[in-house]
Amino acid sequence: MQEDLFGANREESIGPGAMILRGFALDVGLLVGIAAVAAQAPFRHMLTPGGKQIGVEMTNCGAFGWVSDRRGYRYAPRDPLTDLPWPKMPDLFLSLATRAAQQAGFSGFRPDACLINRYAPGVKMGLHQDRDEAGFDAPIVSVSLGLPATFQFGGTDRRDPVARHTLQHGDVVVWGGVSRLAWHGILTLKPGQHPETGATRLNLTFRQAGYR
DNA sequence: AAGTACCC
DNA sequence: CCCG
Repeated sequence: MQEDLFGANREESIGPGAMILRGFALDVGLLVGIAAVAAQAPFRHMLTPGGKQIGVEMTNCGAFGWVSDRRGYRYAPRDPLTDLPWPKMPDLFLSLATRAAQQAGFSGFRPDACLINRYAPGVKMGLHQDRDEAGFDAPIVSVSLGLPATFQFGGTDRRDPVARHTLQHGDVVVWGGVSRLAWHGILTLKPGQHPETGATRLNLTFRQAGYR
C-alpha cells in the first residue's frame, strides 16, 4: 500500500464549478503509466468527420476510449487500430482523478474513460465542448504534464467570452455542474523543452462516458 | 464535428 | 506578417 502524493498547493476558481488545482499531479508514475498505455495502444492522429487530421496525437485507456473518424465522434470499447480493448486504466490514474474531483467539490467521480493527448510545438486544439458522453452529471478532470500551454475556458454558449489560463506541469483542471458543457481549447503550443517530457505536452482527460 | 479559410 |  503506497502513499498517494497528490495535493494541490493552490486552487484557482475559473468559473462556477470550475477550478485549477495547481501542482496536484506531480507523481512521475503518471508518465510511466502513459508510456505503458502507449506501448499497447500507440498514439495516433485521428480524423474529424470532415476528413481533416486532428493535430494532437491521441490514445486512450479505461473501459471506453474517445475516437473520431469520418463516421463521427464517439466512445468505443476497443481500439480501432488493433480491435483490442483499450488498456486498463492504471490505478494511479483513477486515484488521481477521483481525488482531484473530490478536491474540486465533486464526490463519487468514477471515470470509465481516459483520453491521452500528446501535443508537439505548433499544435493546438480548437474551442470545443465535451458532449459525447452519455450523461453530464459527472465532471471533467484534465491533467497537464510537460510543456506549459495556454488553456482557453469560456461558457456554455459558443459566443461567451473566453478567459486564458497558463497550465503548467502537474496542474489539474476540473469542471462540472453548470460549467460541464463549457467551451474550451488549447492555443498553439510554443517550442520548449521540459525535463520530464522533452518537447512535448501530455494531457489526461478523465470522463464518465457510459451510462450508470 | 476537437478542422480550415477568410475578412477586418 | 500575426492575432483575435
